Amino acid sequence: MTIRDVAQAAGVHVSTASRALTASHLVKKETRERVLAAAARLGYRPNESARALTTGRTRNLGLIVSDIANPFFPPLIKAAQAHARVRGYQVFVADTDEDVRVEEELIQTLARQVDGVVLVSPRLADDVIARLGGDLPFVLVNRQITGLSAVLMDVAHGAVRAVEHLAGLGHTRLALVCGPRGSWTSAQMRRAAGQAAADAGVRLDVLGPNAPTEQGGIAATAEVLRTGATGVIGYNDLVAIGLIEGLDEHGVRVPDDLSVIGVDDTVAGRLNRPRLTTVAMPTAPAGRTAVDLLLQTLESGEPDHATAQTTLATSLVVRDSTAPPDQSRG
Amino acid sequence: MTIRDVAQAAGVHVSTASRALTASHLVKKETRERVLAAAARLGYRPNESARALTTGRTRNLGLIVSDIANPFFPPLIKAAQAHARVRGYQVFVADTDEDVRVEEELIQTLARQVDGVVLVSPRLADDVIARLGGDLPFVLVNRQITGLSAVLMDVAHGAVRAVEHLAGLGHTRLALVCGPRGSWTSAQMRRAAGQAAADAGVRLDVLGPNAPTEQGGIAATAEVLRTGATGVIGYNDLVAIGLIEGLDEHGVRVPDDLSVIGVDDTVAGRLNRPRLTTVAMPTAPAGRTAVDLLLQTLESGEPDHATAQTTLATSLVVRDSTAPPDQSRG
DNA sequence: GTGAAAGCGCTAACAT
DNA sequence: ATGTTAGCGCTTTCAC
Repeated sequence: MTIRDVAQAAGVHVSTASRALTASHLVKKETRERVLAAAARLGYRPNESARALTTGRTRNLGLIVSDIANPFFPPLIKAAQAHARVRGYQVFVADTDEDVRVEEELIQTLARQVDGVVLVSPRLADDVIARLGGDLPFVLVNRQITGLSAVLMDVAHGAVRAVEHLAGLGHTRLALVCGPRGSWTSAQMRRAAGQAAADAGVRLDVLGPNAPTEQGGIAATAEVLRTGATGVIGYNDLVAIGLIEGLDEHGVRVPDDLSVIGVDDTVAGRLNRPRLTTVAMPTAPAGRTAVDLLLQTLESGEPDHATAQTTLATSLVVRDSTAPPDQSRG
Repeated sequence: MTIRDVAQAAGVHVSTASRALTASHLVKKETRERVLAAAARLGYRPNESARALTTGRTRNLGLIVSDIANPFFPPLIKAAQAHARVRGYQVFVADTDEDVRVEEELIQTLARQVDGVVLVSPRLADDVIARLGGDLPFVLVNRQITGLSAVLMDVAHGAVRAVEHLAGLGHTRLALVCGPRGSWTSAQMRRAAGQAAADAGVRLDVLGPNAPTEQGGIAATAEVLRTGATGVIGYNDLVAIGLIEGLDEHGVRVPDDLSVIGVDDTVAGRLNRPRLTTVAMPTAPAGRTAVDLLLQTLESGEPDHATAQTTLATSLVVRDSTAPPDQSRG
């Protein structure tokens, strides 16, 4: 079932059929309709490989994430993939498992099969990305590299709101449990939270780096307790949940003895007991926006100099893991 | 950077370069090494579109799931994708959003760009799948259709273990909250749990169908209470968690007043409080096995008659949502 | 507005 | 064991 069959059925030449199919208005309306009808009747589907070979465009996108199983990603993947599909693109989803070597190899392989890639990976070194970005349109998520487009989430503002929330409840000694070294999100939080704490006149101890997982949170518990903080902000929901678990083992109750805030607003946080107060990250919108930016770059035809940055708002979702400090303890 | 350049650099003809690259032993060892060296030096990556056009094989796989954001899927996706990549395949991940129309259209589109698809979708009608399966190698997960390969999880055994666990604890009136109509998993559970209940001499009320979500669980709560059951098995972790939530609103405590068991063993269940007793589904192994089955079918060259079924074991993970029945209530 | 023909990069007969 | 050639299905000049 090739374009040949369609052309024959419609009584036109292949090239005419091709034109009719590729939305060219270079073909008389009546002819186009005849071709389209024939294609529909025969159930014709273009061979994307052949199309890619001539045009040099695959209509495929790559989406590279560090860990599909981290609940931060599924909504982003889901949204990106749905958005791309509506626009006629399929997406390869690849998981680097936080392994930088895998990642670089992966990008190289993918490079020939996609028109662009959305990269949500905190670990790969800037210069590697920059080099790779020379060959292929990239859109970064939650990461900034000069010359590359990016979708950013305003986690700085989220961190400020988190500090303000805790300070407003009466906490005067806070702790921030940072994420992995080199994480843009972590750096943003650190800076913004530090400033907000200074503004509010409360103390903030910055702890880390830590693994962005429940284990990371558990591991950080002892250190948090050592600071004497009564309010703590975790790098993400998983870390916050780990913290709550770790605290529980030390007999410290949340939120009665200590308040905990996460970041991301994942299912995990919603299901946790106590339900987690968290900075909601717009993961689904970020997925859509990243795809938009990428397609915009691709379709503008000027891949090299069409750098765009979009920042998406975050918001604080107050649930049950935060409360005023226990007066009896201070 | 084409195979031409590589051939030229190695001082051989294109076809020789091609042979050397495609692992043919049809080329003298020394020549092959020269070609490989040249390819490596030039950073050559084959154009997969061109390759696909000539061979008719894309080295792409499709993975169609009903909802990426359902915590059941990410581990399966992650495993499938990693496994495929090691074997030289990329995977398109597509989410049907539980929409049958989307799904069929999607498969049609994907059909031309992949060598086979792994389908994890409870909803699409058997005959549609069977028709589609005629054109393209399919591997089903948790679903059986004559003539198609499948990876099954032994949820029947899991259901038996769940019933036995509750009966062993002393419960005599159980309820099973089923999943969506037409779900293979749900049917398996229903049959096996019914048998196990009869064997154990306990009563089992079967409820449903229900949405496979937290909401579905919440919605089923009243009906569960009406049965007078003291032990209930949910279709999956999400439903079980919804049940616990719904029960909490009715002032019924888990596990003190009522025991709840889920199915899947997702993060959600692990993070829930009380931590959920659940039937662990081997999602990651299933992803790998599905890919293996698919590649096996592809590489055996006999796509039509190479039907294989693999059943993976499940196990009961006992945590905090189950306990002996409250003696004061019966 | 439509037909003719070239060619994208690669593999697979077919030669030798 | 290697070179030669045709052609996969499609788009895109180039003619007319």
